[in-house]
Amino acid sequence: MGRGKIEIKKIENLTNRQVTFSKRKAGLQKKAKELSILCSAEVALIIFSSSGKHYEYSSPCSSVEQIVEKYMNVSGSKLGEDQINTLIDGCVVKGDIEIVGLRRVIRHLTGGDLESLSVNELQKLEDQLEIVTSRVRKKRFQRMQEQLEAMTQELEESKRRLRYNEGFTQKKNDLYMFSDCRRSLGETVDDYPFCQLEDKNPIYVTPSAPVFCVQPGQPHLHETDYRYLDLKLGYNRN
Amino acid sequence: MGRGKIEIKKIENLTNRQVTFSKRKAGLQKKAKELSILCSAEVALIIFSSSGKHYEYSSPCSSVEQIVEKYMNVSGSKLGEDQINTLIDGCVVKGDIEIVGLRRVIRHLTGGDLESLSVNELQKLEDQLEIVTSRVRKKRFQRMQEQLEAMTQELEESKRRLRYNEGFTQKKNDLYMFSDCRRSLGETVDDYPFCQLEDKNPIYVTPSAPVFCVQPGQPHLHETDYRYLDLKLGYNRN
DNA sequence: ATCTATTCATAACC
DNA sequence: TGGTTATGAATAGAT
Repeated sequence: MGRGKIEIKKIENLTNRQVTFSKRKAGLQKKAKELSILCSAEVALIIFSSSGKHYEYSSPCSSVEQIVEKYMNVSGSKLGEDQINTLIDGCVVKGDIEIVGLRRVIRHLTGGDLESLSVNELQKLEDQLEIVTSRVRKKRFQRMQEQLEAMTQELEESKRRLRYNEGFTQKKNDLYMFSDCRRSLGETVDDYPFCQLEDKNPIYVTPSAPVFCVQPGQPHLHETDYRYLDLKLGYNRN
Repeated sequence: MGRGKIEIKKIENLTNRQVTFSKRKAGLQKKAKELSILCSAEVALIIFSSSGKHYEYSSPCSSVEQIVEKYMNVSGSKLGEDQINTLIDGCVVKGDIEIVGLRRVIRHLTGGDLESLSVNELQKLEDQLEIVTSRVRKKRFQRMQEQLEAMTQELEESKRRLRYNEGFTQKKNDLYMFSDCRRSLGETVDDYPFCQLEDKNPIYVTPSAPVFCVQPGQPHLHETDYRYLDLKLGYNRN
């Protein structure tokens, strides 16, 4: 139905698929609803899109869970009451956590029905919760640790810059003092020195001689590390 | 669609309803199948007819149970998707557990993706888990307490019985010794004593005199409490 | 079950 | 997304 007949096979075009999914999902839910009303049937419909989102329909007066529960009981494989038993004995471990059981257990918790559990079951549940809690706790500490490290680095970087700036200012002062000294010794010093960072444009304080080059104090730094930059004093011979 | 438009409400005529149920059920299953194929969706469909028979559909490559399980995991608990989304920010508290948060948390746990949580979220999660754990723990202790009390009662009951039995045996021995004493003092003692519990048939050791009645040592016991039963010695005057 | 007039769902297009 | 329309599908009622 539609502007042309389509073959029932996977729609490759993503956009088309999404559009068709939305429309047909709505249609399916509508049909499910109609069936349940017209025929007093209980209908549960669960849909997962290919992107993983889930949708549901259940006939009025019952939840998907209720219908599923009923279905499971009737069809033999019980998910209902025995969930816990299955869980507690089944123990599918994913990582160090018994995921499936935990999930079921929590379903019970949220339902508030601890009543149905025995002492042993309760203890197992408690143990699992402790494991989860500790996992969460670890993750939190780990996350905080990461943040702390990141902040430490930032802080150090900022300190470095600060130190360089201070050092640079100091050196510049030294240069001026040097010129002043020469002047006070009777030399004719008509120019102020300039500073030059290696591989960077010179920072002119005043043009021409004498020349002072800023060079790394240590040779093999990958990045500019202002802590190790040092000012070398010298004369511009030009 | 059909020879006339029909109103979507319960079909009262049983035959019509059954026919319509069959047809629409088939239609629904077909649509479900088409959706799953066209859009690579996972679909589970459970239908109970008004007469209680159940039918199902599940997309190829998965069973209804698998899809249900997945759905349960994702949806977490007893609320529908819409409800979850509605509640997810609203934080509705049920009892002392923050249900929504917990559900969300469980989604994270079961998905194993703690990565996406912030430090604050992790901490909240941890807190909630602690609450749940403590609730479970309390329930376990409570259950144990109950068992303990029950066992204590049983034990006491059994002790009582034991004590009575021992006491009874002792008294009986005393009676025999009493007879033996009389005999050794030259009296003619041709009969052995019998014991009688109040309101019970006498326990004959030998018929006739002397008579020793067992009476409660304390007057107002509601139930027969063997600890307080005592044997009174005396002569049967008959 | 099968048929068919009719209504409905929806594919393609905006 | 959301609306429109031509078309094929689903199905109500009859057989």
